Amino acid sequence: MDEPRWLDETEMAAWRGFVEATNLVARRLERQLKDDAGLSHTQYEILVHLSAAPDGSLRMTDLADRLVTSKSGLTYQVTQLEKAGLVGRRSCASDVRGVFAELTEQGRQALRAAAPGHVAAVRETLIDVLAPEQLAALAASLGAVADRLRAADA
Amino acid sequence: MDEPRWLDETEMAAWRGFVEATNLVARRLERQLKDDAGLSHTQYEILVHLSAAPDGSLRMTDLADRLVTSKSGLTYQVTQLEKAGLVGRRSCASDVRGVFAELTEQGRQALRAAAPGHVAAVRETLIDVLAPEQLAALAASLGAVADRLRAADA
DNA sequence: AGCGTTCGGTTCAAATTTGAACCACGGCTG
DNA sequence: CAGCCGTGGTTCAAATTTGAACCGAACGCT
Repeated sequence: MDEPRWLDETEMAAWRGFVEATNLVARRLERQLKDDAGLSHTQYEILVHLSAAPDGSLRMTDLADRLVTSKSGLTYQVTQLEKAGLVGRRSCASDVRGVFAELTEQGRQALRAAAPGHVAAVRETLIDVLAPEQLAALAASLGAVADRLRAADA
Repeated sequence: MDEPRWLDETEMAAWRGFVEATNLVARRLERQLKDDAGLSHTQYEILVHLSAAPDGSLRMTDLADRLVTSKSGLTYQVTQLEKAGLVGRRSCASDVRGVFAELTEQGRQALRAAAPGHVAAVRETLIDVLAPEQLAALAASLGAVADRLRAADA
């Protein structure tokens, strides 16, 4: 039970900044998407990931991993999107248990419609606030953080 | 309806890194705090902010702003913490409507008990992953992002 | 083939979060 | 001082999120 290594000033600033920026940005984007496109950020991300997949579909578990969300949470959101007609469920041929979530044409359109406003908001809140070098450094740092946590889970 | 300025590779890397790191770190810390101290990150943050205040108490609205959460969300969590005996409510002398949330001695102890493990987890997931210069840059960048969003709200 | 395990998803109940509605009160104007 | 508008907090219903329990199916081994 020895004294832990507390955070020095810079470390604390980095951590507080991370927490604060995280919350503020999340809140801002959540609102923007909801207002302009009627989608939650989670839902938007689901569409983005599916759209990025070669055939517009991904296995539920795979998708849940990429989104960093719980399996049950994904089940819920996919069901919501399914009701809205933006994604569909397709069962897997090689594994009866497997389920693919796939983007519908309507889902693709919804994403196309929502993207410009979302990108603009992302620029406004994060990207355009920073100088190119800062941005590159941020990408490298956060990428490393993410990779490390991904690796730790495995 | 002209073509929006999409994100180039670095910008996209920064954004994806932000989203991914954000979720992974949040998830990791949430679990750590819950497992080791029985507190949610939100609750922990409430204790931290109160502890940082000169007299260990803050007005509800003020606290909600700092935490970047909704007023109703704060009401809920303060009620939970009150049931647990970690914070108390005190009414404001100069403004009958006002309510102060204040740290109890028990709350102070809970925070002291939880802090070491939390700091260790923060180091492990974020701080110690980066070099000092990276950390300084991160603090500056995220600080700027947060400040900008704070200013935008006002 | 038989069997114990792990996997992929869904279901379920419980905890949290959010925004809108609401209730007083504080403060400013006329 | 009455009339109004903005504040500070809480309440309420609805949406989301999470982990644990569960079910059937796939695997690995004997």
